[in-house]
Amino acid sequence: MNQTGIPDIIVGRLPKYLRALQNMTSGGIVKTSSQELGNYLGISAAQIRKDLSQFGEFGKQGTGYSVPVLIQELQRILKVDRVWDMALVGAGDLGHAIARYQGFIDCGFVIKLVFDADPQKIGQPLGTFVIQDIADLVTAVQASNIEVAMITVPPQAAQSVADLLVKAGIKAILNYAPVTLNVPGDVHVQHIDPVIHLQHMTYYLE
Amino acid sequence: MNQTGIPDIIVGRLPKYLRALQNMTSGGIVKTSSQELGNYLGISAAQIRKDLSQFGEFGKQGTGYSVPVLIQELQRILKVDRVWDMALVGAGDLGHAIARYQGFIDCGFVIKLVFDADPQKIGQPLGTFVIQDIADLVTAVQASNIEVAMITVPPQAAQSVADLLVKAGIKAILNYAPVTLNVPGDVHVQHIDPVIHLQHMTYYLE
DNA sequence: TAGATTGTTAATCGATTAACAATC
DNA sequence: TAGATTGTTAATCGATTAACAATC
Repeated sequence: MNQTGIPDIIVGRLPKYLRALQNMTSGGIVKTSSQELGNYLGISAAQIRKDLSQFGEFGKQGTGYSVPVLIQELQRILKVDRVWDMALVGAGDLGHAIARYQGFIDCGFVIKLVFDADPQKIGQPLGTFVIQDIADLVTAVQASNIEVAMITVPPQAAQSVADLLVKAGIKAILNYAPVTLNVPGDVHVQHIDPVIHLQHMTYYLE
Repeated sequence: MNQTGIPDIIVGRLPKYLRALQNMTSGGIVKTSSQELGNYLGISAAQIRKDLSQFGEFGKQGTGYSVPVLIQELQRILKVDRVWDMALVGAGDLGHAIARYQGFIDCGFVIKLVFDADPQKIGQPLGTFVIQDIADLVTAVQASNIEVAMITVPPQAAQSVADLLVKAGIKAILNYAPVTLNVPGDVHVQHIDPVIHLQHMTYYLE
């Protein structure tokens, strides 16, 4: 799963560095330091330097890092110096919101296919897409060479959708359904569940 | 921030245990073991036992854990044996999807107020809510004694919304905007950003 | 130059795992 | 009882931090 030997916990921080640097760019900042970046992210400067040093030497003693250079390097490392096509499965409220979200493209992602099982929805437009029958998922995804998918179906349907996606050759799944997915070892899964985050915080309240 | 001395990384796993147990209940399972639960979540049995042992002795040697008992204990520990009122700020596509989401209430949360800054949206219905003017946020949130909020506004507006929420006495923020929020130390922030998860996975692809 | 900041090493800190006595 | 599984301890493993020589 981890071909390069870089700890996954470090890989997981790189997208956060990238986002912070892109936010800095929007603010017109072109130079930064591990100190400044760490301050912004609530992470120690030493950790940022150590993380980056796993991949190369991107800074200069005395002056720090060039923001555009570091952005470029991180995009290359994370393989988002290209655009990844994605399939979206589940055209409910959340699926609609995600299909219309404008924030993917500048980060290396674009939705290409949208599926649902509901006959009422199949054939309907969703933004610039036409909702396709989930029965055609395997064929359509295979034909498009898509490797990344998002699941926004009800929890009971999520595992069977995951099975279809795996069959279609998908290698990365972002799962919005509140269930643990069972997939082969070569398929990556990440999970988004607002309730998990809310319950994490309520522990500390009162 | 961590009053009880329990490591935050352990607290963060408890909601996952709770969700897994609730999924088991839906499947009619009433007994489980650290082995089975760990298997389901991809976590070691030893870690689950160690985590739980921080809070008490909830199992029985030889037989494992009662699912409903463990659910109850976790709900108590996470303080979701009650219902937390929430404010939602941002009535765009994502805000709409979240406002309509049915998965909060059984997990200890209910949206009570929805705000937006757009005059076109203020006064409009959103599900069972009426979208309120963000100018009234501080007064309305204070009057309702709400401590938990979700931010689903565009990135440029997120920090100023966070400032308003802090002013209104909010102590926990779930932030969907792709920016780092600056808040006082007694305010908890959790962040949801699909791009971060996608970029984490693309590192391993190809 | 003097000041600042990197990349890296060694030391510290904390989290995970293995193992097992206790006991249901 | 015999088998299974807990709660917990000690050992291992890995991640973070502190410190500093190198150098821009």
